[in-house]
Amino acid sequence: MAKGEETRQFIIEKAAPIFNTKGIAATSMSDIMEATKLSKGSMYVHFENKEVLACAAVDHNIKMLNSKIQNAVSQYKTSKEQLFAYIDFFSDPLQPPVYGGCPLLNFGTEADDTNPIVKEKVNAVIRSGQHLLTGIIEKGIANGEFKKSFVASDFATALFAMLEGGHLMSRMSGNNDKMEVICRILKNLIDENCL
Amino acid sequence: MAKGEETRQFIIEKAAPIFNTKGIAATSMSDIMEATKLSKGSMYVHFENKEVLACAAVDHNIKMLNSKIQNAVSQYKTSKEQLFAYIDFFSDPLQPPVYGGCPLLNFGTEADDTNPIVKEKVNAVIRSGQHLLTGIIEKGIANGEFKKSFVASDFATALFAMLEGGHLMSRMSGNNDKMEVICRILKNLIDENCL
DNA sequence: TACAAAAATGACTGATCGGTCATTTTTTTA
DNA sequence: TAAAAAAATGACCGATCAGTCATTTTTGTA
Repeated sequence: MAKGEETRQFIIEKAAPIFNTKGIAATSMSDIMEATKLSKGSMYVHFENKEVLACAAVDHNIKMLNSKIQNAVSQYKTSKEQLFAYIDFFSDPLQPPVYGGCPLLNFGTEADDTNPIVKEKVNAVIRSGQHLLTGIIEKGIANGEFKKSFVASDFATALFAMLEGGHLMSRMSGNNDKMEVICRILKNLIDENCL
Repeated sequence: MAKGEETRQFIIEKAAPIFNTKGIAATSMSDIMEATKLSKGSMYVHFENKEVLACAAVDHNIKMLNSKIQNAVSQYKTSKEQLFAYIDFFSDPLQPPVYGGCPLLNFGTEADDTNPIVKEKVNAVIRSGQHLLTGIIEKGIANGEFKKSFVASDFATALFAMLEGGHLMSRMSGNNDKMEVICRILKNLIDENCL
């Protein structure tokens, strides 16, 4: 990797958790300068402006999340195990897989009325997540793991929504009680659809 | 109402939707001055600083949400009808009861790592919402509307989480498809617990 | 190793931020 | 209605914002 690209990646990695915790609007270039110990001029060698850097940081946070999910799920073979792994992956919002909490929730709510580009990034990831979950369930139905009455897309929607909502609840309360309830309910629903 | 209090309320009402859409950090006092057509000095007659105004705006958004929920739910007698009314109340995230979308989601995610005061406000509202829902369900069990196996607090948690998660999904996609799925699932779950 | 290209620096700019305050205007009250 | 109190004004302040650029340093290459 050329020096330039190396520095660019370094900046993104340092910037990503800051944007995910403080939000895009509340994060200043000075924050990134301090975290990277780089000068202001150097930042603008690698990024046209703050918006471009913020987008790169959003992408990085999402990429981190996606690759960790993929890794967690792919360790299992059966559809039920994979769904459980997906649930367990999100089960501790106070020690989230990505620093600062779920980037879909963080960037999604901030971008909602203000940043259509970031909003569409979040939307695309939600769609791909739904596709992943639906695929796992449909595979399980074909395998004979799940009942044919298990509606894949419906459950994928419910599962994702509950995990995101539970994430918010537990982050606000500062404990995992609500998230544990939700994970248990989701696993029960899956068990009920097992043959 | 004295002139001072009148103006204070006027500012809050104009500021509330701006804070709820743009976020606290991204909203400037100039934004509020423009919306109210008041001078900067006048703002600071009624609010010590931006943080105090932001908190008042958060409170106002939450109060609006709460009173509208109470109104929607209280129009019905049976527990099932009340739960359905609660669900229907949140069923259209693109035309939300409070301008800018759910203030719990908006302010909660922004405040998470940065503003413990606002975070606790959101947490308190979530708790009171859980209390309301749990009460409705327990009343329904006592009435003989619901099965005794209906776990009130668990369902209250699942319902709230799904609605918040569905809210995010529909706001991101720009259509209500996911929210409709979630409302249907929740109503089915309630029906399954009816006697 | 010499030279060209890329990267890094930090002082600088103009705009905007939150916040202050002397002054004027409006409202309240005696 | 006149005096006192409260509210409203807008110019002003220092700090910080995103972004620029001439200069220096480092890197890659011939």
